[in-house]
Amino acid sequence: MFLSTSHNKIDLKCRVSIPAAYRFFLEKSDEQLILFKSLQFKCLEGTSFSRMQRYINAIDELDAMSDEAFVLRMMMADSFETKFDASGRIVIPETLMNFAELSNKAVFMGIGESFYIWCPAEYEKQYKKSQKILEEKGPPKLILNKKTE
Amino acid sequence: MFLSTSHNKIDLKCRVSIPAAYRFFLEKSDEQLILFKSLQFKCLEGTSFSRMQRYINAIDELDAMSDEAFVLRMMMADSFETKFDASGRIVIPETLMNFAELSNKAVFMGIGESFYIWCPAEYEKQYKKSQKILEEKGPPKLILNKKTE
DNA sequence: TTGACTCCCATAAATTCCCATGATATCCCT
DNA sequence: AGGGATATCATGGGAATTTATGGGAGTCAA
Repeated sequence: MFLSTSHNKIDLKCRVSIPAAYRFFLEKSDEQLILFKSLQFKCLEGTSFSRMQRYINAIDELDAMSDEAFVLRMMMADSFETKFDASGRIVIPETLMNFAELSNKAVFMGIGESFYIWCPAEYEKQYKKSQKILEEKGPPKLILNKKTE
Repeated sequence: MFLSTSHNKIDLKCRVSIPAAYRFFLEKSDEQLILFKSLQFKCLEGTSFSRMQRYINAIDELDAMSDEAFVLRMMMADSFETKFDASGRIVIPETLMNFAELSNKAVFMGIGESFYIWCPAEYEKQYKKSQKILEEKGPPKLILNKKTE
């Protein structure tokens, strides 16, 4: 499970340390790491190989000629299988660096089954947005209806 | 179950003892402890890993673009899996220390499936508030045998 | 040979582990 | 029931490990 947020540095070789907790999760479940462009945000998304597989399977369930299937296939094509070096770093491919407007700092944001990589400015923006929604709408119903079984 | 209240000290390394009763509950059910920012109050919330997992699963069932899913993902990002050391202490990450305005004292407040960690001042404030409501409105009517549909 | 990429080693800072102690609570024996 | 012995809890501090990060040597392809 990917949880927690951390701010790591990207060096001149586009290397960045994957937070140790994320690494353990991947290693423990013996999974490869997949990186791809987020479909919703200007950030990268990282996930396990097997979860990516589930996306792929989902495409097959769609109408093969639909726009949705088309977009999803494009996303697949832009995804990279990466592995970390001895000290736990990956190299972010140039296309992805550009897409997420990354330069020398990366914010890792764990959201359960996957995680996001943001440039700090964009992260701040999204974080503030979530705070604002929380203020205006209150906590999600899910939280309030805690099943106490 | 997490019950009862206790006041513990936070040391310079941001370590704090988890009340023994809470530890037993977690150990007995062989659960990891998750800490996160409360969505309702200026305090931290602690709960079991499997309970957090339920929230994560719930995200996949929501509309991925919805505000609810967005806020929940932020909550994940602000969650940390922690484990206690040989003497039953955890380390509170810096972001969480700041969020709950904790410095050198923590109030643990068990509320069943989870527990809160307050800074003493905020705890006092909320406690007084609850007493006032109780005075004005009288005790709440509880429905104990709720149908779980 | 040059540039891009991959290993490998070095290090400072942060984190975790380990042992020590005082206080409190629990037990047990008379 | 008293009182001492024993266990448990909360806390402090230092040693050892891990993490994140920088830089260089080796490798491969054009």
